[in-house]
Amino acid sequence: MEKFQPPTLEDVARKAAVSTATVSRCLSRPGTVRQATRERVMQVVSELGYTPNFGAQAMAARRTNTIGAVIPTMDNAIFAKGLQAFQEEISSRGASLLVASSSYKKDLEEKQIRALIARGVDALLLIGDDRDEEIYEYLAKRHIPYVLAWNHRKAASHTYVGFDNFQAAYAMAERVLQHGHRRIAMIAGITEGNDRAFDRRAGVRKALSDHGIADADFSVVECVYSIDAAGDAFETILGTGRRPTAVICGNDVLAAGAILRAKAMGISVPGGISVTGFDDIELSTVVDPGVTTVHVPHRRMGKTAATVLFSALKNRQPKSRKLETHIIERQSLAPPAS
Amino acid sequence: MEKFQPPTLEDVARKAAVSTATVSRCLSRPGTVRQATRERVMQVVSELGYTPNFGAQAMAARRTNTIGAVIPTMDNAIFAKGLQAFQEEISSRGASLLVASSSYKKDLEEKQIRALIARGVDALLLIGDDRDEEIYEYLAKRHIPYVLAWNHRKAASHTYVGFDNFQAAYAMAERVLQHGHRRIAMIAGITEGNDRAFDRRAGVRKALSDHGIADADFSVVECVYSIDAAGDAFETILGTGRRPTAVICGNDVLAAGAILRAKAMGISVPGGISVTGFDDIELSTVVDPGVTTVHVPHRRMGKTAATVLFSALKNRQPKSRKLETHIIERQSLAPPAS
DNA sequence: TGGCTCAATGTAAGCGCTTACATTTTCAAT
DNA sequence: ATTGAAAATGTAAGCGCTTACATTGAGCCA
Repeated sequence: MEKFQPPTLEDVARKAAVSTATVSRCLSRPGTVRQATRERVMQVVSELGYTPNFGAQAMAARRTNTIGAVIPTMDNAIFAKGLQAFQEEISSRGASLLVASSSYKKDLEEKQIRALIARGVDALLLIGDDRDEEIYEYLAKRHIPYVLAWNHRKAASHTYVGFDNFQAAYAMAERVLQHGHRRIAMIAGITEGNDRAFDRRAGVRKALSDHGIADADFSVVECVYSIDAAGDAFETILGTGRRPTAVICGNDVLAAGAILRAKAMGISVPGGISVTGFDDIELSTVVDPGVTTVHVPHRRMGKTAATVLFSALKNRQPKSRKLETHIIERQSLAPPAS
Repeated sequence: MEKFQPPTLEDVARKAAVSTATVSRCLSRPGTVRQATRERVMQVVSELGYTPNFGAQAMAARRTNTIGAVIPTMDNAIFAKGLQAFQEEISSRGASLLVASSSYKKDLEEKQIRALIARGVDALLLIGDDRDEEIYEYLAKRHIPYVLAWNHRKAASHTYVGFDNFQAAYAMAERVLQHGHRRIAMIAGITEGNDRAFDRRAGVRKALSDHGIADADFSVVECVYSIDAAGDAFETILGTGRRPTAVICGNDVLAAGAILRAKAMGISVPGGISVTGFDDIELSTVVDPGVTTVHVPHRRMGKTAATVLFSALKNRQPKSRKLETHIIERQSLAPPAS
């Protein structure tokens, strides 16, 4: 059998006895075609199961009406949620979304960015700002508008739509101190290549030193965002020097891992040790005890990012938006046993 | 300022003083170009920040080397996991993945399928088989290979890569009966348009009737996959007629919701009531008590789906693959208080 | 040196669409 | 009927790439 060829505009035109221009118009601006003609054409379109070729369309029209996003992973609820809102906003404006994930790898991220641009996306959503300068230059050279989400730094050179991870982590550390803790550990995410994790760790560190906690009374372990890894990190911490009375975690997944392991080791939370999280995902309400954490407006962030991107597309100079976070107290943080 | 134009193959060719064919070859089969030429070309490519236009490429080469997937939502760990494995397998074979989500809406799913095909995907991954016949006809007409994942039914007309939801649910219900329960309720997912949810409910129903449980001793409530909704469903169940001693849930999220609400209502699990889940996602190990659930090999399913799709692309007749599941006992299921 | 082969490069024909512009049709007003 | 403007449709030039085929160049042998 001969290789199958999908029907083309021309096939439709021929069968409907009109020109390709008319068929094209039927599909994109039906109002400009007489009803009788239009009905005949649409009939043929559905008979043939015709679907326009996106590549050809994009090339001829010189725009795609699609926006790209590169996120570290689908496997973290925070991105899933924010992206969902982002996508809803995009769709409501008649555009579509192309998503790629980088697995937290810089080189993969760069590849994905290029791939999305090759596919013709009109604008980009990226997470955080920790990437090679070269990439920003490339984006500038191609005149692709972009926004950086999930973080907010003062740098005037980028458009951020996010929250201040440093400040939020600082606040959480102060809260822990207020509860009376003086020996504190942190399970942080991998900070290399991740400005959010980096800023969270920096915020905690700064808060503790501002409040006179000695270096010896603060230790940090980095680990990947998984329950098991966090459990192992928790054990590592307990096995080193004097036991801290509180463990500040870089996100809720890490906090859940710490709590689970603590319980498995027979240490009660918060009785034996306090634990805090970050992000306020559903998980933090599911573990027992509930995790005291930082609430982040993920959905609002996604929606706002879309708004900003669209205004950038309309040539308005995009400007950063800083969103506020706040601490949600649940049961995992309490004063240390005296 | 004049509208910016991305550099084209021709721009590169001109600047490097070669023909477009040579540039194209440099990029796709570097081996066929003399080293000196190649280096000069690559130099220009990076100077100009050139990235090939995907649409043009696809059109000229008449293939895209990309595979599409339409999943109900990113917001459920089971799809995130399976898709991750799917994507890894795809990448390792040098192709790429385009994902779209349908929010469990039939019409949206159809739209997404068409959009992916318009974008030129060579093959498709779809979830389950409950969709209009018309869509399958369209796929056939366009000669697009596809596999249906996350379920496995005997129908010879489709290629499935999944597990038997009916059978697994049947087994779980039997397990509940073995523990001595005789008054049972089910919190099921929305079965309309969702064959997995439908089969799970059917499996449970069949098992109970096979074992002589009266209709009056079995009730079902459907609800969306969210912790809160499941909690509400749980309350509804408790408020109706005689309290069941066990609640079989359509998935782990529902089970977590039920357990949380039970505890909030002062009912202990499994002391006061037993709860079971389905899927074996991380969540089921995080709640307290851990959820007795059906383990599903999500990653293997994703990987297998990719394998089957590739073999279909090579003209081999694809054949269904049935994966096995098994029950994981944790603490949420125990004999009823006598 | 002539002739031959093979490697390297160039030429140019599309791929399936959109759209500016040209042409034809329609229809109201005379 | 005739006329003219507006509406409907057609014509055809690209959009940026790949690739079959043609051309050129280089190296080798007799």
